[in-house]
Amino acid sequence: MIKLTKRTEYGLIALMHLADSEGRVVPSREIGEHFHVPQRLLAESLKDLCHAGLVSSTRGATGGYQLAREAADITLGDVVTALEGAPAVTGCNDLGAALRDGSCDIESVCPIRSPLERVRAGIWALLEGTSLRSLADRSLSPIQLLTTATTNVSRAASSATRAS
Amino acid sequence: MIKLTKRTEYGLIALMHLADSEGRVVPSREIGEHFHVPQRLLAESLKDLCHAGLVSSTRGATGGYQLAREAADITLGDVVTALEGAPAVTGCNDLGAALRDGSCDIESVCPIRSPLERVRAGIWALLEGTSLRSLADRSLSPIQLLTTATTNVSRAASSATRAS
DNA sequence: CTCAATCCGCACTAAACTAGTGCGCTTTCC
DNA sequence: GGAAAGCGCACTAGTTTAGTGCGGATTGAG
Repeated sequence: MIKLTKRTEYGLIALMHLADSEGRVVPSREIGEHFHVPQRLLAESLKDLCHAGLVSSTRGATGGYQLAREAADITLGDVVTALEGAPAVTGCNDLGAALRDGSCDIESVCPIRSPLERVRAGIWALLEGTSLRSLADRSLSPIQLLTTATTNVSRAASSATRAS
Repeated sequence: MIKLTKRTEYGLIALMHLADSEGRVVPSREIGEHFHVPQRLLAESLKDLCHAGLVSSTRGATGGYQLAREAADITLGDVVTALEGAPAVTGCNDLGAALRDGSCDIESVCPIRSPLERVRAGIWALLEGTSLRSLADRSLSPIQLLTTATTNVSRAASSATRAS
């Protein structure tokens, strides 16, 4: 399914909010209350984002979170990777388990593995090419978003291919 | 998760095989044996593909399946829709439950709904713009695939937007 | 006309994943 | 010292997914 988990949704909501609160330390409770999102689950997401280095945390009474990088430098790909792990399109195509084989006994005859890997790379390129900033830019149409992402990625093509 | 189900994988494998067997009626068993895929599950996929009108079936002893349309006219979007139902990126964004509200109580304040809808449309455009034929074309790089899909979709932009 | 191969359709089990929560600990400001 | 915040583990319940069981309907071959 082409669907993000709640964790990721909440994480994105949080990130968008943090991006709008540049420079300020924002407690997770504020985000949860503002957007009517389950506090605890949101905290889970923020914790993971913190581990991934996308946000930094401050402990203590006046603590909270803030972006660890600029909004333009945080991509959807980063967020998804942090909250769902590196993505695959097919079960055998996560390049981890796959190439180590054993998991995919179709291997040599599989007619979709290689093609789908390209599709995966394409979707991934889209996510990698979409930053929080461009996500917030309401003026972009879906197609423009695609095009922009494509452009961004072409520029950093090797990175996108490597990412997986 | 950005991942297709086994049903979809198997369906794609079957479709690729059918595309390679143009004009011939292929029994599902042949596909299952050739690619070492669970017969019954494969049959499920083919049944769904048949319902969706992507393949046509012939019953009886020498029965089987064949493509109902040309390989160039069957897109990944068609396949995914047939086997997983119309896709969403967020839970609230499936446009069915969402706009009928009740399910998404964040609504007005939600900072990601509209942006993610655009991402969904982007991914969807990619799938809609990728046909079995172009999938089989090994010469295309991921980026070229993206670009090709973008081009295809720009041409039929309204369709892609409507699809959801 | 019988048999075997095929598609058809419903319904079921088991495993995996997801959403959400419980509970207690640590850190830091007031 | 206490309140507010983050940290971390582990658990429950619900949903989704993979895969199978079983019997029926069609149709070509012998």
